[in-house]
Amino acid sequence: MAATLHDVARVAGVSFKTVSNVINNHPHVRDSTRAKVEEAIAALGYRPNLTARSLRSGHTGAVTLAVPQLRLPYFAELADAVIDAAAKHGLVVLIEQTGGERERELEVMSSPRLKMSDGLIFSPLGMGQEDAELVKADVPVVLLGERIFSSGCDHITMQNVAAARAATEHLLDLGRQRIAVIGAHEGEVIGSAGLRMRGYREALEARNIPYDDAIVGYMWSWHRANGAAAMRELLERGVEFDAVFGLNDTLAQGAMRVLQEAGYRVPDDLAVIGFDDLDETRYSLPTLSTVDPGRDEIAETAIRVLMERIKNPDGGAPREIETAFRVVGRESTLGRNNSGANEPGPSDPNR
Amino acid sequence: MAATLHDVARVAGVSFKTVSNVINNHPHVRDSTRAKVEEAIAALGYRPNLTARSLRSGHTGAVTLAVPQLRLPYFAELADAVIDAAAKHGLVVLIEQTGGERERELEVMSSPRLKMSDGLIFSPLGMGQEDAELVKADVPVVLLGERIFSSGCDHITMQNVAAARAATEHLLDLGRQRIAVIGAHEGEVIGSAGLRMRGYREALEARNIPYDDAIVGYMWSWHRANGAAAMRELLERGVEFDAVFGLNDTLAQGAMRVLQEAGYRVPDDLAVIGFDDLDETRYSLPTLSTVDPGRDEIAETAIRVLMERIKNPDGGAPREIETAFRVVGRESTLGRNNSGANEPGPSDPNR
DNA sequence: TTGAAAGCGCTAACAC
DNA sequence: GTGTTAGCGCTTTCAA
Repeated sequence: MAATLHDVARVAGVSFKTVSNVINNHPHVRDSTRAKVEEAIAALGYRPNLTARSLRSGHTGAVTLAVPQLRLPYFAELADAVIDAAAKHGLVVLIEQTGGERERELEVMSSPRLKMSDGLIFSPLGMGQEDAELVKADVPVVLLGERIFSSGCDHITMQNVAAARAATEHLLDLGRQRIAVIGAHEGEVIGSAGLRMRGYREALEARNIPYDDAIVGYMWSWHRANGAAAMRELLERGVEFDAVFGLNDTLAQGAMRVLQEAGYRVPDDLAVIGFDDLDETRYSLPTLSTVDPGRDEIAETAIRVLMERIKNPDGGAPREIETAFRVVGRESTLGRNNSGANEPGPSDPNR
Repeated sequence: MAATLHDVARVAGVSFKTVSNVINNHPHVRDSTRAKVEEAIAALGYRPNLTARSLRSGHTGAVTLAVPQLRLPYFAELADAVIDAAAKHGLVVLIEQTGGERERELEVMSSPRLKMSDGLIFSPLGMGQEDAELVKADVPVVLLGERIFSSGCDHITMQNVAAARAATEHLLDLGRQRIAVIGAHEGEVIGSAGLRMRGYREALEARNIPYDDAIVGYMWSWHRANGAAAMRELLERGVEFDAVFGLNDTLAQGAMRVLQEAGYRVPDDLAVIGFDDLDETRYSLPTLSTVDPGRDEIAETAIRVLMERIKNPDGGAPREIETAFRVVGRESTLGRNNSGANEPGPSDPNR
């Protein structure tokens, strides 16, 4: 069995409270005593029992991150960033997968397991605005994404409208006039698709280019295969366009694949831009232009806000925070020579 | 403050032990008592404090998964599978990222945080065979991958040699004779690269095809960019080959990109196969043939073995388990028409 | 500067 | 069937 404070105290010949003081860096410990205790700690290989500490102190040093699925690259990269941000503050991250299903999302918030952590970073997909009041748990919650606003929790979002507008303007600036969209959701107003569509329309309006529903590919779900299918359908309908805005990178890549199979050159015949700045967009052929919606900032902000809220649960009104974005021009809009082909990539260990 | 057992007991008018019995489904509780208690639980919104339960029972219901980085698709998919497998057994998963750095890998095993979980599933990358004796922690460890063998821990691996041999045979069966390799590690014998190279060589030997080091692309790290660079170098050297085996999918995709940029048709001019069966291989152009090394089985086996070891730490000698693999033929070897283009994909929620 | 004692919320002997 | 009691290992008053 592992050594306890008492064992250390016995070996060091002091009371176990003194050992506790040493461990917690209390100021009033004589140096000689401290040395004795540290020697005993080393000798016994003592490690504090975090469970006991948690019970006593009321916090665990862990946060829960709930996402749909890690195999979706966006969430994998988000989780990566959250774990790193948490580690900087000495927190560990417990990950729950909801599959994007409303039931499981609700379950995460009400599960007793949540109390193994001090707070929840919650990225719902199945729940919607109508569930805003159900976003609460026994621990502070920081909400991510565009499914739910005004939930009463702190909320971090991308600037979906402005970023989508900027992506559209990137294409317009390159002289493209007929920009097809892949991934719209019928009738959606908020939500990632709805907001990004609004940005798209704003960009058109600002340049007096009419909106044409005929070059908008609708779908129920941003599944990879749907991007390809929608692109294929637009081609078959014979509508004309000179660029494609995929409402996320995965859709854009699916669309790009279809265009290339059909014999179009990207970007010469058709320019393509995505949204998310997934790692893999740097490695497609051609590399995919996209929008970096500020994922690292989302992660860092989420951790920071959550920690503040944990420390001070009644610390003022819920915050609504939007992160900075950035259009990333690559080969799929700029062509082989003008793109930032040598931009630094993320570090990539050996596997 | 949240309700405790005592609060429930008071409201229900019973002793708090009775409440405990109800919660833990002890058999000897009168139905009427049980009903009263359950009513009180509902009324107070009581949720058991898992921290206290952990302290008392000595286990937490969590396991730690340590991987290099979640933004590497292989590890994202592994983590996804591990979380799902753990959830089936009511366990939650705490994820640590090591960056593939030896120091941080060692730190994960000695960190007191590890004791917030009951066991560790450990996928090292920086540590090597020489560190075999350092693989130990305060909790049971299940080791993953090919960096370290005979560590004294349970160990789950792919059949790297056999799977790589099968991938090579897939190309040979299609009539390819000069198979280039991308991703070899100079002098490595064990480790993913070394073992897969052995499988490659075994396949050649079995057909009396001479091994030719001139068509092997060496690199220090399986970084995405390195696959492309190695491919480019082979092309520039002017050596002849009719197929490429990327020792993982990422390398294969990088190589494929370079081949296409250089004007080769895949698979007509050059067939390409990878290793790992990442989701994204289904969506590249052309779709990438690869080997499914049994990732889901790895995850499920790791959880099962770990649970057994947690329950019974002295339960016999450490196990060495190899998972089943499967060659997945797609367009990059079979061409557009013969490939399993409509194989079912993983589910993919709306984002 | 150090020690004694209480108790975080729960489980598990054991008595009744 | 139900209640009493004693800790799990730690932090935190408070007293010495």
